[in-house]
Amino acid sequence: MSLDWMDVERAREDEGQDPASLLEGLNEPQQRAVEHGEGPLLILAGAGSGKTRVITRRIAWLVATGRARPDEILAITFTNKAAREMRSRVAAMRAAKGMWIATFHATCARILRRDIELLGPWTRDFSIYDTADKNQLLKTLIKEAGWDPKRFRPQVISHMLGEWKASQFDTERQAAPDGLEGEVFATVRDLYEARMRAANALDFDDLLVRTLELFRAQPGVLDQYAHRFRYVLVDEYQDTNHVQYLLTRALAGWHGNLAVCGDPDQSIYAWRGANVANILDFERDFSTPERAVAVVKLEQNYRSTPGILGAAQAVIRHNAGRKEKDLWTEKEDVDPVRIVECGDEEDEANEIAARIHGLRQSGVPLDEIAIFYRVNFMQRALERGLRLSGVPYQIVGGLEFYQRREIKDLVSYLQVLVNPADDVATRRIINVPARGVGDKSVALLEEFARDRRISLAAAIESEEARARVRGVGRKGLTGLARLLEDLGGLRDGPAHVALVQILEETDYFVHLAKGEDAEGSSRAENVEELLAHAERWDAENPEGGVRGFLQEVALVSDVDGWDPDAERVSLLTLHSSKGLEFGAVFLAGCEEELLPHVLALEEGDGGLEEERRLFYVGMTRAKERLCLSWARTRMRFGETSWREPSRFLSELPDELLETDESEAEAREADVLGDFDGAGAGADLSVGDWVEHDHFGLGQIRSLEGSAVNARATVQFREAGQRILLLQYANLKRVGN
DNA sequence: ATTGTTACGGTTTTT
DNA sequence: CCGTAACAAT
Repeated sequence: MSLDWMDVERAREDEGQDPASLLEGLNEPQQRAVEHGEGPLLILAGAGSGKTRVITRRIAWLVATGRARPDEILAITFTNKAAREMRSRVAAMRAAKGMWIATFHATCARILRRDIELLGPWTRDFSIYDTADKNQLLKTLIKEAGWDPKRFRPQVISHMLGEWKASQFDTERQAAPDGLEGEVFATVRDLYEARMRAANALDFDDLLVRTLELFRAQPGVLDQYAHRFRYVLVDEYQDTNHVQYLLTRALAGWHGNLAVCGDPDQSIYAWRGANVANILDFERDFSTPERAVAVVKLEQNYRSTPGILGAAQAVIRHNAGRKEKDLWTEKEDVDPVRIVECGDEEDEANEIAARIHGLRQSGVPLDEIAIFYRVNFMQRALERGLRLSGVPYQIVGGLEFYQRREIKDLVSYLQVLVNPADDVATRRIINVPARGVGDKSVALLEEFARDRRISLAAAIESEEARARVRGVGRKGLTGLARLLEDLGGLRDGPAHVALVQILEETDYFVHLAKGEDAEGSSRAENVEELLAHAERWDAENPEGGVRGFLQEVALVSDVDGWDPDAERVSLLTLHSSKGLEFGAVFLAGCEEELLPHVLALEEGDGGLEEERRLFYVGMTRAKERLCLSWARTRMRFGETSWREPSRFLSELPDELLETDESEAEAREADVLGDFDGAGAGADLSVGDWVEHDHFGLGQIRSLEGSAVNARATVQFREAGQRILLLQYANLKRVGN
């Protein structure tokens, strides 16, 4: 992130109480967006067009002109990262007090914490289940219903559940499958719903859907919010789904001052239900007879060089049925867009590392460099390459902190304190650290709990239930019951106090030390980190307490582990690159079936176009330099396969490109030298058809090396492409 | 009940 | 290849 620019921005925004100053340095359409008064507003913001700047300035402007108090503004972002960023920018303008700036999920959680009790069995202390919790629960329910979780997979059912929930608010949507699958689904779904109610828990989908239900069942609650939020802003509107659309419409329904912001070309979440039509139809949808939607197009790009921008535009133009945008920039080219062909993933990683060294030499700071990839498994090879060449790096997103076992265990303790009905959390901690309570004991307790219709935690606290358990288990359970009782008083206090107590009373570090392997110490470090988080949370949110901390933990998966200013290269997926920018971007794995991804291709043109948008998003993150790489072979699941360059590469205009061979490749080629036709296979040439004893018939694609190193790349009809050493291959020419 | 072993299956992206 | 989950052994 460019420091110089940010500092200037901050300084200017600091004196931002004067409305006129908030328009300084903005172009004409940007000013129009900031100064828009009442009524619906659509901001079509091309990549790098200063969108975040416009939104934050607009918020400050609304406050500075007295159109709204900060607490009358609701700003919804797509990710927590974006919410954090926006909050800090708005705070820098001293306009943030009482403002709601959050994701849809966090906004809904906040609303439900207040009023969910009007909706039914839940209490304000409800737990939020993440995807893993949900799948785990579904799995046990599938088993309970007498089916095999391998045949009816939890993830599939989970996906169907989401569809089904959304369908209740969308008449056009198919509710559920039929046949045996439908039957299984219906049964498991009912069990799941009942269990979630009993456990006082909500999953991610529930947060949104139950809020809508609440609004529907209690119009008075909706009115409170709709009246309160004089101005509503939604960022990344192209990525909203139908339920989010309904929430937006409801919340902005009273004042009608809804501003949405987005770019149809950057819609990359259709696969999880996002609906681009929301933004495409916004103008028609939100215009009323009295007031038309104001539309502002931001087309000046402040980020990228013309070469990068032009290349990105050329690619996105291959998508059918989009509205052409005239993105333009005043910047000057620094370096052509580069395409690098590599031998394999290792070669690719080394190549990128080498180029990063070069960039560093020419004065590009590491925090201005990023490597993007389509799928997480590519992270490993890249990391190794960077480590070997001594390039410091940090991973953005990725392996989630709160998914780690030791963290989930401790969080579960907190969860049980706050919400004793949460059986999933209780099960997690019942024998952690080991206290002699095995599956059999748990089953006994669960049966007891089911008979009395009480929670598992309540069963643990019942002496009668514990008496049914024999042996060490009983003692362990008594200890646990006492522990929970001791901890009970901490549920209303600060989070870190409760955590410290849990750690002490369970001898948690001793427990970690027992499983001492290579992970042992890093586990302890993670726990320390959790503790530090809790302490910071308590300091920043004196009223937050354990409950607030749990909510934060449930919805913030990525922790702000990422420091945009650290002297490190950033590694991230294309999806998490959205909204960021870097001086130099490496986009690895530009290969068919990877980008575009094979699963997306199976979905047809829609899938392909979304992949193209993803590629476009990645390209447009780059300010000055962009390097697209692909490898001829890549290892996956322990198997090496041959790759083809991505079709997107061929959609780039030649005149903007520079095609490089990877250095490692070049070195290898030097060693091998040209094919000299001496020795075995002297009579072969490229294009010949040959026969191999084992692989059968194939055609020669290339020849290189000499004497014993002479080798051929052959495309076999059955066996695919192979590299063969001619000295051993015994190829027979059969024609050309 | 805990530990160690093997089999298995999965890897698009995130709240 | 990797980590997790079901399984067997003590």
